[in-house]
Amino acid sequence: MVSSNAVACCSPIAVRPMDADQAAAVAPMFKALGDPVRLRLMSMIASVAEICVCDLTPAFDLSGPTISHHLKVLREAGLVHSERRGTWVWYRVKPEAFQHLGALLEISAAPTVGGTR
Amino acid sequence: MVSSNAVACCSPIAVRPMDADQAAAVAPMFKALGDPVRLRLMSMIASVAEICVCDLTPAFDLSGPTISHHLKVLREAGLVHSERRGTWVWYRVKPEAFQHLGALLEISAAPTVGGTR
DNA sequence: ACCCTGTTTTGACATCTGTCAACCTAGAGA
DNA sequence: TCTCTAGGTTGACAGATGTCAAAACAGGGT
Repeated sequence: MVSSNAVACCSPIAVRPMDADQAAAVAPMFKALGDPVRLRLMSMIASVAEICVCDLTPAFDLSGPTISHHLKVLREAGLVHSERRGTWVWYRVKPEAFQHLGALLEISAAPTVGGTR
Repeated sequence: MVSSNAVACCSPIAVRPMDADQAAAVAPMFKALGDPVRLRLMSMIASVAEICVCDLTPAFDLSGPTISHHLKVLREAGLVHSERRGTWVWYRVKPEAFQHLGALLEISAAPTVGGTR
């Protein structure tokens, strides 16, 4: 997973079309960010070094289990890491995953649109 | 939608948590990229200046209507633009949208994660 | 040992999503 | 006008997803 950094930096989405395997590997990350609740959770987690679930839950009009479910989706997508310390559970972003996604997107703005054909 | 560029450049996901409205506006774009077929379609479109549906469809083991459906999702998410010219329909990425998403993600890798705690 | 609080898991349910077959629409050409 | 081809739309259906209530699990404190 760490070595995927190299892939991200050299074959972004816009330089060469992704094959089915690449797409299948990356899509779940985008999918995880494709829900407004999870996107907000993600940004709350990313905006600090780490954050307790007890600080995340009250920000939403949703039940605890629902928040827990969304956090699990983010976890399983490899976007965040969780760690229990005593009573509370703390969440932190996994920067590699973020970098990976960012690298896929940022380049695609560069090539000229009207140029080729 | 064009002015959202300014938002993206100055308040990325990691600097300040997104509010519910922002998240609701951006999530559909990530959601659109959250399917392997659409992600591949997107990268095929992004890898050239523009591309005909007739060149996209044969790359998948899927029916025409299904490809058409996925293209519609990408279109409605504001990620691509389509234009009919004679018999064929041509697709092109909307770079603003891509830039927007890229800006949200790329910054979050910058702040040190181990630094604060 | 017991209870209390924070978090996750399980089960259930309504809604959304991906897919196809069948049909419809838009242009090009005869 | 008629026909052919490229794409899109509609309807239907299986499977995935978001949500909650209820139960289970993990630690801390009494």
